[in-house]
Formats: sequence, structure tokens, C-alpha cells
Amino acid sequence: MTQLHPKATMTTGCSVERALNLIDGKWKIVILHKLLKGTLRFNELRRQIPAVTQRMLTNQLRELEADGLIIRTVYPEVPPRVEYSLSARGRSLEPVIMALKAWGDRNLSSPEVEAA
Amino acid sequence: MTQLHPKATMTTGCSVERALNLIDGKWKIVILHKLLKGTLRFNELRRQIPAVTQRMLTNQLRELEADGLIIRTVYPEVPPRVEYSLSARGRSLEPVIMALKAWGDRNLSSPEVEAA
DNA sequence: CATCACGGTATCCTTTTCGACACTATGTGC
DNA sequence: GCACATAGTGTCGAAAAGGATACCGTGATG
Repeated sequence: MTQLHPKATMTTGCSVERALNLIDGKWKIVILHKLLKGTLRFNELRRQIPAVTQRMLTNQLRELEADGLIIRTVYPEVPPRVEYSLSARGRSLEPVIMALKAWGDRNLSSPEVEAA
Repeated sequence: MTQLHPKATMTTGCSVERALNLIDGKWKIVILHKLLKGTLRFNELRRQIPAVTQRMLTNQLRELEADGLIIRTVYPEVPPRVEYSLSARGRSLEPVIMALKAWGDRNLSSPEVEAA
């Protein structure tokens, strides 16, 4: 409540511009996409997105959490268990993510086709 | 033909990741969004997106052109006239852009609501 | 006792991004 | 003659993003 949106404080530009501010960063959409299929633990995400480094993953997850798009649940166990899941707001991005994925599938899935 | 995708050469990750590679950059989606409404000249774009600098706008437009998302038409007149319009590929991003805009409108248009 | 897994931090460093500013050529208007 | 508009380019430098690596505490495992 006290300060929900570190990145969403801008008021300039159209809603497109402001929305982009929430999902910039190389990995955010990818993370959200993975979480669409269900809750994942930190290292499960790491394994699903091999190209992301630990620091980056932490970083992006913290920003997503700060923006209210995901929920971070810490289980005070040993070894520690931390689960990430989409918030309602995060889940509401599903149409965007799926539209992007559909576009990627249509336009990028077979590069040799467009080279032909 | 010879080398269409400077940014699309990556093959790693899912289609979502690869699609993101084409539309990263702060302004690309915004530019595409403006162009959805019709052809625009360079300075018209600048005026519609006041926050972008001239160098950045040029830069992003060149990348969009190189990725085959927009078409740049130069009219050899004086003063020079250059028009930018969406290619078919660029226009195919419309669902993504509109989904993002819809989301932004729903989630970001009135920040005070979510603070309540 | 050493190692591993978990979920991170902290630090350093390189790369990329991006803004500010100056500059270009040409024709028109003042 | 000077400024303005068009559509940029070039250079500089600051800032941010992002990668590599090392480290943390704990409990189980070997």
C-alpha cells in the first residue's frame, strides 16, 4: 500500500507507454509466461529460463513483486522454500502474453521459412 | 532479403523470448502503436511522442525497419519528406499492442483507484 | 568433516542504453 | 544575411542494465 509502484509512478504518455514501463526488463514477460502455467519455486524458474542469471532472476522477480504482478511466498523451512505465483493483476496480463506468444509462433517459429 | 533480422537471429528460448527481442527498446511498441492509426512523418512521430529524443527515434525506427516491421519511404523533395508506415508484419502485431493498451487502460488509467 | 541444495546477496566489471548537444543540406520566409 | 523547418548524423559521456563470481546460513547426505 505505502508505495506500490516503483516503476509505475510515471504519468506521461499513453497507457501503452505506462504499461510498457511495468514489463520492461528482458525477463519479466518470460517469467510471467512461465508462471501462467502455475506456481514455481526460484530454482524451478531458473531451470526453465536457463539464460537468466541468478542475480537477474532475483532482480526481475523483486520488481514484479513490487509492481504487484506476482506474489512471493516464503515458507520458513530448511532448506528455504520460496514460491512465486501470479497475482490477479499479473494474471490479467495473460491476453497480452498469449497474444505475444501467438505472434512469435506465427512469425518467428521457423526462420528458414521467411528466408525462403 | 539478404539480412533481414539483426535482432531476430537468436534461436534460444521460447517464441515469447524471441518475440520480445524484436520489440524491446523503450519506444518501439509506442511507435508501432502510433503508426497503427496511419502513416506518419518523422517529425509527426516526434510530436506525438514528446519524451523521445531525435536520436532515439531515428534509432528505433531504423531497427524497426531492419526487422521488417515498418516501411520507410523517402520522398526526394526539399525539404525532405520521409514517411513511416506499418508493414504487413508490423500490422500483425496489432493484437499484441491493443491487448497491451487495453491492459494499461484497465490497470493504470486511474492510479488512485488502486491506492484505495 | 566435506559437499550439496536452497534462495538468495554483494561486489566488480563490461556492455548497452540513452540524453545532450552540435552539425549537415536545402529551400523558404523575414 | 539570418533563422527556421525537414530529417536526420556524429560524438561525448553519464547512467543503467546485465554478466561473472564469490559468499552466506542451514540441514541433510555421504
